[in-house]
Amino acid sequence: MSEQKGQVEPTHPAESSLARVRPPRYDFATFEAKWRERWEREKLYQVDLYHARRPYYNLMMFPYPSAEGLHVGNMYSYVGSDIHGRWMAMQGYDVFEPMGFDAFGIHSENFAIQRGIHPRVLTARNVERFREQQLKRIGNRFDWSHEVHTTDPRYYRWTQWIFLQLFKNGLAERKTAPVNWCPKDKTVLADEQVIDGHCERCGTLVERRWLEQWFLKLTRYAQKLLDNLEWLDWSERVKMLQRNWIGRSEGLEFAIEIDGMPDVRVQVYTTRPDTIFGMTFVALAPLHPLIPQITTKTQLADVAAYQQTANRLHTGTEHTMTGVFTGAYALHPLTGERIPIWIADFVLESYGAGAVMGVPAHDERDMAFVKAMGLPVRTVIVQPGSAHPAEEPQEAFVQPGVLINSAGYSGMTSAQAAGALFTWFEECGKGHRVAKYRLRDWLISRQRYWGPPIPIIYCQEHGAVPVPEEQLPVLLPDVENWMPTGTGASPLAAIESFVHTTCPICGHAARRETDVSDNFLDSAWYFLRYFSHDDETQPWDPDLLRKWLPVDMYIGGAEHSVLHLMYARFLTRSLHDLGHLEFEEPFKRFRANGMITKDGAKISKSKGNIVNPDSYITRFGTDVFRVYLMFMGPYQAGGDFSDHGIGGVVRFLDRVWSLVTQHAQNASAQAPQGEERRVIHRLIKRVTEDLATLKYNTAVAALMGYLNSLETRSTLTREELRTLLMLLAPMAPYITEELWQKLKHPGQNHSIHATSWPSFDAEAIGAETLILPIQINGRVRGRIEVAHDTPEAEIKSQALQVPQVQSLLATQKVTRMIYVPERLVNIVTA
RNA sequence: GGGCGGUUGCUGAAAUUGGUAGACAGGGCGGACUUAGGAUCCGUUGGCGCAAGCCAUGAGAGUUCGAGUCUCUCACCGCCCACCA
Repeated sequence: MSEQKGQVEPTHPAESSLARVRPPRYDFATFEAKWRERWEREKLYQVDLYHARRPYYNLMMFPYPSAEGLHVGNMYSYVGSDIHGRWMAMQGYDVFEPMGFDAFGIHSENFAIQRGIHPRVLTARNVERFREQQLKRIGNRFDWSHEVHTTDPRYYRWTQWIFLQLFKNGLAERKTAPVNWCPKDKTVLADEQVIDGHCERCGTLVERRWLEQWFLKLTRYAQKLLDNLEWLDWSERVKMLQRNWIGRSEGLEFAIEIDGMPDVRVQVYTTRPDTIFGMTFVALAPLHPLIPQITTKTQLADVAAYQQTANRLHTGTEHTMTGVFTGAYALHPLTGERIPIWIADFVLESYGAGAVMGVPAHDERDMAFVKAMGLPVRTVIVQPGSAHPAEEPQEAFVQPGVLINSAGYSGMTSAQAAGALFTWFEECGKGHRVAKYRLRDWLISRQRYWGPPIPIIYCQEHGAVPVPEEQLPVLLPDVENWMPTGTGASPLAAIESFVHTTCPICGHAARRETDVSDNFLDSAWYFLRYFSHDDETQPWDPDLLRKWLPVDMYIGGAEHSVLHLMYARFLTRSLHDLGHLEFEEPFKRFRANGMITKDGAKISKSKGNIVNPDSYITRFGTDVFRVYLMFMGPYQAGGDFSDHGIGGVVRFLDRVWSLVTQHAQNASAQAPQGEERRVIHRLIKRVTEDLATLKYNTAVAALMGYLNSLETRSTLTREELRTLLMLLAPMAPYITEELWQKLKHPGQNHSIHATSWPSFDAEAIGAETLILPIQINGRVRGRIEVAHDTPEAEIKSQALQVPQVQSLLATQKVTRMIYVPERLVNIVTA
């Protein structure tokens, strides 16, 4: 179809560029395969873990080998991390860059159910594809000799071992608690796996059930996890997410007496003690343990009925206020006034004390509740300066202010009153200042098949008994009946030979725990295992950990900011406190790469927008795709994937190829001089700084600009060509190696990846002349070029000689002249 | 509702951290080469204007000799959390 010239093409062509852009002219397929094989054969990426002199642990998040395959988002993350690793290696570090697979869990199991194939079979298939067809082709310097599999009994034996260490030290406990239950997956979920009241995996509306489950005591570490964020070198936004997730707040917890029940106290928590005189009701969570005790006879039926209906999970969008009166009255701790005690489903049993003082005048939820229930409102805080409250306030005034109607505290500011009340409560022993955390304990029980069995035995006499360590692993039975039973119990519960065992203490018949542990437990310690992946005698080698840990650089997606990263920190810290690890924190530095979206949406199978890197790699080569991904935009920002500009990178590497091959023979052996020398050092500085800060996009841009300048010249020096290749090597490992070999001296026999990163000469850069803009009243009128060390007076007089300035000054008078050193000259006129 | 981040040409984006806004690419337009290559090369490309020039970094104000960058107000967008007392 011949188009009229001048016709505008749509700016967003719907079809992929795959078919429209030509592949590189150089024979990437041959040499990429050649180097891949040679490097594997020569074990280029294997480090001597014991004898490495400058160990550098470059970690990336091992994948969950799904059926959909590795997508561009994964590759983006891995390539950016690998560039960092390659760069550190060129700086002389012994970089360890291992890889493994995280394949237990509901996601794999659900897919297996859908296909009717055993998850073990499917997992093996997916892992094979991930490793051989995908991960080995993205150009990363992976050391495959330390591959880790969480589903391998040699691995999960130690996952179970870790659980036992926590159990023996009181950090794992079985307790009855309201839990999130997914009716479709037929298992409980951690709070973190419930999104907007729905199951993270299958989207089903989650129910609330009261069950006995295994928890790891994450809350015991809330403050420690918070404190260490102070000094960790992590992306600031990830630290912020963790802080919010831990959710520390400080407030007053106090006991309220009940009228006519001298033995009963209700604990209440508030962050606003200054509003205490505005309390007009007390509200308990629907499942609060004191409800049976305090409910009066007349209210029993209503309360029981209410507890039935309120036994649901709130879903963010529902804000209807419901509640029921218990019949009991609390006594106000300061005034002795009788205050009705209600049950309300807006109160969460899992936060604070599970009970709140209701101050409708100064809390939006309390206000909504009294409006629904017809309870009174009492204003006790007003804006400073305003004498009287509105007669019948319709909205809560939630800001701090000045107290009124508050006995001896009236007239104080909120802050003063809070301080005074803290003191009062502490002195009379009725309450105290406490910090509360939003963080909850980590629920790890899963009533599923595809995970490590929790290594516990239940004995009639001895209760929950840990499986002796020498009997680990508790093998996941390889059976045909692995599908969910539909009863809510784990499929393991139906396997008689698994369930029936004997008590390790008394030898009597006993039952095994039939739940498996959460997938996040597997991935919370994998980085400790790479060094001893096949060691059957210990989880890790302390000598190697001393040498290599904590992780020097961890790069991965920000979506793991609160789950994986929090659990890994918790596990590391608790194992440290138990004497198993020498360091408190697992990851010295963490950087979150940006998320890659497709057409504005998160890449996921359910959205059907998975972009697979394989076809791009096949068509354009690994180097082109790596450079293209990094050139798209700032690495830590991510972006929307489109293959729009990939032709630009193809042309770039093609031109690198032809430039180097053309000049390989005749390039001068002399060092570049003058401006050429300055340019090359400026480039080295620029690229070095960009790599250090993960600004890969501008590093590529700088190299493109340099190539443009080299192409305009007829003779080049070897140093210029070599520098170009070295600076490009971390991003495009294959083409730079191939060209390096064409360029090298006879007898020089090492890989470009074993050369040392070029350093820049600050003096060479500093010697440049300055181009100073000349402004008049803020507007640039011209420029002058002066030597670096020209005195200020000389610069000023030169500035006045600029023709544009002269013509303007013909009509105006100079009142002031400002020279900003090395920046500009500014002239201000009357 | 809360927290964090963002908004720059047709598109992805740069901007030495307060100093010539749009580097480097993609796309467009004009041309050359030859001819038919999924090319390549040259020129041009923020807007308005023949020009000198003027106007432009979501909108509006402020600080400053000078603001994309700092301050305030507002409007959108994204992510995370969300009845957390």
